[in-house]
Amino acid sequence: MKKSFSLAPVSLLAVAREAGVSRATASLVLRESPLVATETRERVQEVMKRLGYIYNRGAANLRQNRTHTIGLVLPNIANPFFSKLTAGVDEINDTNDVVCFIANSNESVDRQARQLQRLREHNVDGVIICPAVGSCQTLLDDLERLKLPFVQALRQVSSDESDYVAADYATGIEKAVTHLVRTGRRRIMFVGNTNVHSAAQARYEGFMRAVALHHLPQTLIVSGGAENTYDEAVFDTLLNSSDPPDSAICYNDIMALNVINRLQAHGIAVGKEFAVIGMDDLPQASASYPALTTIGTGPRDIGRAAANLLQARLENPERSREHIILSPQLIIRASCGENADLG
Amino acid sequence: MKKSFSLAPVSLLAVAREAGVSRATASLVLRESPLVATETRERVQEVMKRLGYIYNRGAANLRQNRTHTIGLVLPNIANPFFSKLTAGVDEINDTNDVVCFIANSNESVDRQARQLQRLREHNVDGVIICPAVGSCQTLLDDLERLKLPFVQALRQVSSDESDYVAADYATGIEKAVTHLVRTGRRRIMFVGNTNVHSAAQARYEGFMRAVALHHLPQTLIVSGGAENTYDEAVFDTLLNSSDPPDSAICYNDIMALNVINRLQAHGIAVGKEFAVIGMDDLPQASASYPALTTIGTGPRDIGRAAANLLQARLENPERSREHIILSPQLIIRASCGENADLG
DNA sequence: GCGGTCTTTTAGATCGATCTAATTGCAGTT
DNA sequence: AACTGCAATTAGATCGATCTAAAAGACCGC
Repeated sequence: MKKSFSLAPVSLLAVAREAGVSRATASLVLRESPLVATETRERVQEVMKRLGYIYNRGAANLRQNRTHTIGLVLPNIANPFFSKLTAGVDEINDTNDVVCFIANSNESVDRQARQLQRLREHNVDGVIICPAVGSCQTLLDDLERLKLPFVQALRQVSSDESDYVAADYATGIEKAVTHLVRTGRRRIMFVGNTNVHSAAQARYEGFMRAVALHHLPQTLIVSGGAENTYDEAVFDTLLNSSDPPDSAICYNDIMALNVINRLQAHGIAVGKEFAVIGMDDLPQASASYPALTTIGTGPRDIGRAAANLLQARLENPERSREHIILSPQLIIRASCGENADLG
Repeated sequence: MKKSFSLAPVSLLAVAREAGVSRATASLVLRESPLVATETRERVQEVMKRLGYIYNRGAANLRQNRTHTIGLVLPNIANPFFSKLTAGVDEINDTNDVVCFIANSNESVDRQARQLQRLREHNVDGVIICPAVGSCQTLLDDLERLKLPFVQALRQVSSDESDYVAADYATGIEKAVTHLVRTGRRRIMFVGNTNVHSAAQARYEGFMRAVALHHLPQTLIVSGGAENTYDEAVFDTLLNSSDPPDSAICYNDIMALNVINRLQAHGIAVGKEFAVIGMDDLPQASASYPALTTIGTGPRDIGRAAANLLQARLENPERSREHIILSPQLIIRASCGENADLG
């Protein structure tokens, strides 16, 4: 006993016919044009509701040149840091009536290129991208060729003239070193990557800046590898030397937690004999023991800023390029001896 | 004397003209139809490459009824658990040449409804949804009205006949209780939500099943609230009673870490006097001190399974509904006295 | 009744692909 | 020369909206 449901979805034409107006008028009603007489508008709206009309953006997109769609290309969407960024982007999108394609480059430039191509085919208005490790000028060329407006987030390929949002890693690291110095540390290590991408470079630069500022030893560097590993042989050698380090600044929280484990295996009391500071303020930083001092880089805010910046760019393609650099925040917890502050 | 650069992006028509064939033939080349002569195909492909042709799926979608697009609606995309699920979905999508809109319902049914409407307007082929707390039959009605094929993940609205992928929470909890009993625990608490949604219910049911199986006390329940809180007054009362609990199974890892903090504040040695088990195996579970025993629910696998199931449904709308229930895994760490196994 | 102004409505082209139903060309038969 | 069969190609309609340019209708003053 089925009711006479039309199998085909209701189009604007169907609405127009039912309401006794033309497609054009119905379209004007959709877009709330003041041209339409009140009486007509209400009649059409009533019909839309009654027939269960659903706006087909795909059709509209064909005619216009905006799809209200953006792409978000990240190196690792399973990483909580990036998912906070995603949440920030989504927040802004929701208020702008924009939806977001998510794509995982998995730190592979090939996959990244494929994802961009795919997004382009789906006619996204623009993309927010955190370039995969190994991205180079080719990425920018691709974006240019695809005529894709974009904002880089967190990392950037070359220091060229493009929109860019990130935390001020260098200053964050510098603040952290200064905090350690104030609490009496002098032999401070840097553990982690120094040049895989712009964000790594910035951290290293911040460290070296602080080293110069406070006249600290310059050789306490333990280089990092893929997947948050570091050179454990060098690490151990430094620890066993006659004048061992008394603290470490790590590339990120994951690495810092690994470092803490290794220190504990060496029988070193973290937070007293030895101070450790991470970066990112992941949830596991506060859950660890001892709780990890870290440099919070505000991924959610970065996401929000990137989404806003992309919208601004889309609204005015001629506006001048903008770099938004957010200040990170030092979050002091037990791993650097929170009570040892010497003023 | 302008060169014939078209500012407008290259369309299939432009390609066809340049190659001296019709739109139809060019279209056949695109879709690698065997109807086209080899010589023609190669010529057209060469022109596509030369002009930098980009396929416009939007236009194709208008004619066909698949967009190669799905929606993923989650209650909290910033949560690492859900972002692992997202990564699993993305993995499958990448191999299927499908892209994914991500939407955050933020545990709000209204926002969830708005997101679904928006996804529908963008003509997604289907959605994977983890219903927001408070979702009811209305959600299913909406999906029906929008004619959106869907797969529910992790939680389900009513135990109706729809595609569904989740972990077997009940069995997971039961396994955990059994492990505690084997290591000599008898007074086991359950801390957390018992009925906000199907996943909470399943956990509670698993607990009660184990309680019955091992003839354990039935009254050691501490109910949970929003945002991973729990009834601390009841918790303290139980701890201070004459016959206090000796272990706790918690709704999830976050709650378990909160519980551990509170136990430590009570001066209780977690992992010795008192065992704690969480659920989800978040990164912070292994980073905590003591490291948290937990029930791993494999979010990435759930994401993969959901994406595969949705594709199967789209390929054959008539196939019978399927429930995929994955087995969780007990990951034993220090918080439940890993060395105390009595066999 | 006629031109002018203003409001409201609409016909028809358009976006860029796909799909159907031919049509063309060519080889082989009769 | 006419016919059949097959491979390759194509004209034109179509999806569902938007946009332009023009038309229709109402109202006014003279």
